Amino acid sequence: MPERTELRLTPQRGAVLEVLKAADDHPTAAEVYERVRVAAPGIGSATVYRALALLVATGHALELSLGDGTAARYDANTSRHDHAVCERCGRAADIDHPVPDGMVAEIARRSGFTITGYDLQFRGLCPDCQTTGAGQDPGRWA
Amino acid sequence: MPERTELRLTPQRGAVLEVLKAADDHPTAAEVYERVRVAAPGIGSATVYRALALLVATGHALELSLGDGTAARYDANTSRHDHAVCERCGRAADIDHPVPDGMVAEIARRSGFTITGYDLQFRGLCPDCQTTGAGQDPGRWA
DNA sequence: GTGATACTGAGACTCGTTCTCAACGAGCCT
DNA sequence: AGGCTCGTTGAGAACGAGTCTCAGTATCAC
Repeated sequence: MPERTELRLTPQRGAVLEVLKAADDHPTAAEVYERVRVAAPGIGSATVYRALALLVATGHALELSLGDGTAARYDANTSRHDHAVCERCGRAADIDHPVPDGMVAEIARRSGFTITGYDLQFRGLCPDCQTTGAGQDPGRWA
Repeated sequence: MPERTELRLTPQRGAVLEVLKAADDHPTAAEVYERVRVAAPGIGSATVYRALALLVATGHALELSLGDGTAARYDANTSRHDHAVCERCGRAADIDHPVPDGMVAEIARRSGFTITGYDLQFRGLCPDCQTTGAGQDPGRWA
């Protein structure tokens, strides 16, 4: 009873996985595409998107939506972890500090939801960006 | 950079704010646009996007990125709260259960980030979808 | 009224992503 | 070898969400 039809580990898919494993940042699909073209010139962006979707579906990668409307980012670290995202440069740092089980259970009880997972993302300034200060006032209603 | 000038509360912006206040769900910009057109026919989508961005910037609304690649959603409940998102119907329920300050401080210390906020989103099945088991309605929800 | 400027709607545009489609190729039969 | 099936590919069109541009309008201070 094959769960799905057979999948091939093609050179293109292998290259995408290699790029993701080698990345210590959290590249976007476009960045993965750029890097993969070194190892697999001629690869199409559609193939990269397909490979990334496949890696996510098979549990070999995590897809991060950093929630600021920018492109999705990918992470070869598939263990449970969260992220801190810099509001200035967009860099995402890994955070390994899970939400207490008790809190999840309490929220499930109060909301009536069956909780299957969560995404926790911190916003702020990364150490690099803290040194260069700036800010902006959105104004107020007349 | 030029100094910020005064903002006007125009009928269009008022209509957008009213729609948001009246919504008990978490409408997308497109849904807000649809509803606003009842009160303000002829309003353009660009105006709705601009008004929503302004409401978010001035603290009159919250923008939610549900992290699944779908459109951003808006919430007139501006007090600190999180969301539980149903994986089947897409509905988002409000969760009022803040992350402990100590945990935020610990993560700031470990990551080196200056944490200005966070987004916590639970995934799971809402009470309705738990009972109706085999739902596959990707469509709208009231 | 006049001038400055904030705001508007329409639509073109960008961006990230998915879809379509014809061609390719690995594996399996004869 | 030849033929077949079907997963995979690259190119580019298409899509949805959101932003930008621009000319016209509204509102304010004087």
